[in-house]
Amino acid sequence: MRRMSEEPRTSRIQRQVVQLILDRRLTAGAPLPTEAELMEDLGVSRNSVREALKALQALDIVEIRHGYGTYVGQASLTPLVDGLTFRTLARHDDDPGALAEILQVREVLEEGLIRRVAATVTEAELDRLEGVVTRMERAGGTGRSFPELDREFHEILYASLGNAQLLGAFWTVFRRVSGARGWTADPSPEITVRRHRDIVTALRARDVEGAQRAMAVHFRGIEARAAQESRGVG
Amino acid sequence: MRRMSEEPRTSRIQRQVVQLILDRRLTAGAPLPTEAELMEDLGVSRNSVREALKALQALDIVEIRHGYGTYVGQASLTPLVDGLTFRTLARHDDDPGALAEILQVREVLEEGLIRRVAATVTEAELDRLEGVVTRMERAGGTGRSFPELDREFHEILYASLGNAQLLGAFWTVFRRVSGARGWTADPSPEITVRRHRDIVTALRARDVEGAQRAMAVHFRGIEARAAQESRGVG
DNA sequence: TGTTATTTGTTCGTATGTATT
DNA sequence: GAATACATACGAACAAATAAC
Repeated sequence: MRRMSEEPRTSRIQRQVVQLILDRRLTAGAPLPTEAELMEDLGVSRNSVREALKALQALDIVEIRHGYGTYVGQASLTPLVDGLTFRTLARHDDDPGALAEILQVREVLEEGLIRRVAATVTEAELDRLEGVVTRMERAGGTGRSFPELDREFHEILYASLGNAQLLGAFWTVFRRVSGARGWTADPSPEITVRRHRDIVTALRARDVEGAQRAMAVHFRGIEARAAQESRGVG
Repeated sequence: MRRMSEEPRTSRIQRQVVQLILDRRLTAGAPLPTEAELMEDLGVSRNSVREALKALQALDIVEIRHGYGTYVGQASLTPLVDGLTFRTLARHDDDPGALAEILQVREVLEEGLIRRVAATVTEAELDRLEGVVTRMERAGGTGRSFPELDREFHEILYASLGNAQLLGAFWTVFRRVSGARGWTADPSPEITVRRHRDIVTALRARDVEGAQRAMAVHFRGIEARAAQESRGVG
């Protein structure tokens, strides 16, 4: 008699490789056994090993370098960004709710976290934020580097909390989806600059409520723009 | 002369399959071309097709059914859970900050979203929440189904906002990591039941501030427990 | 500089397991 | 049960990239 529905070989190999990383306490960048070694150690063919490694590479759990070797990956949030972007895009254009959900998460996260930031932000960080706003002002009409500066602002803001990467991931998803639909989130450069400056001003005054309110206002602007676009009003 | 650093074949195939799904507006569960068809259409070998499909399967963008066919995946948040769990676990046990970050995100999200829930929650939903709390009370000491009930509570709470899946993902990551380190987040069954009942009571009274405060108190308890455990105090 | 060894990338052929009809 | 269509898995070979000598 034969067992039915055994675990697929590729899945098993995936688990074994992950367990190997955890057991040996390997950190990002550490070398992994070569494909040939994994074949021998796990008693499977090269194709099975490769399929498992490809799957883990997609999750950024391993990193494969052609002609060099396989290494522990950075476990970055790239798969999260790719997955959420596809998920949002695949819900079709007639569903504006999908994009609104991403924005809602960003909004709630940033409005909540800025209260903690206000309590711990240093003068040096405030100066860096001020610098970004100034560069925004200079960039002005040339929309080229504007989104990058916006991202930089939000990254500096939450760097001290350790959650900056996660915030950045949601930022990227929102931008990619809106970009794929042919529009950008900024209402107008002048207003966007002003909103960001208001946030820095409130933070400098250690005004927790004011900072949260300024962030809320900033997001109201983005929301309005998104609602406008999703109605097909170019 | 030869072009240097062309895009790896597997990556190209991945993009092409994703584009195919988007272009044809295929939804979850729709059948994809068979491996043989993809080989022909894209002009590559079976192994390359399989490696690309395995990578997309890891992202839940496609679903492969042995002996049956390949289908568009659910684009669920499973990869997010796997990735974040590995990411948190791989930062080693001596770094309590990694787990604290996950908890911080949950806390900020739930405390922010419950304000919106309070404004829109229906009587029927409140009754369902009440029912979960009652079942918690009955489960009492038997810690068996307790975590499941907790999860169910939080899922019902945010179901109307459409972000329940994302919240559930963070819930699962937190639980898996704490589980892998041999402890559970509940301070004591009685207190946990009480905290949840307080939330329902505040919601029923349409008390936005009270609901947020009750949620905050709930998370303070979890935080305290996590801090205790990460110090090695069993 | 160029040569060589190592490692991953890609392909083919073949056999086997699985689900549907 | 049989036939068919499909995914799963193995082995061998050659191509391409990288590092080190």
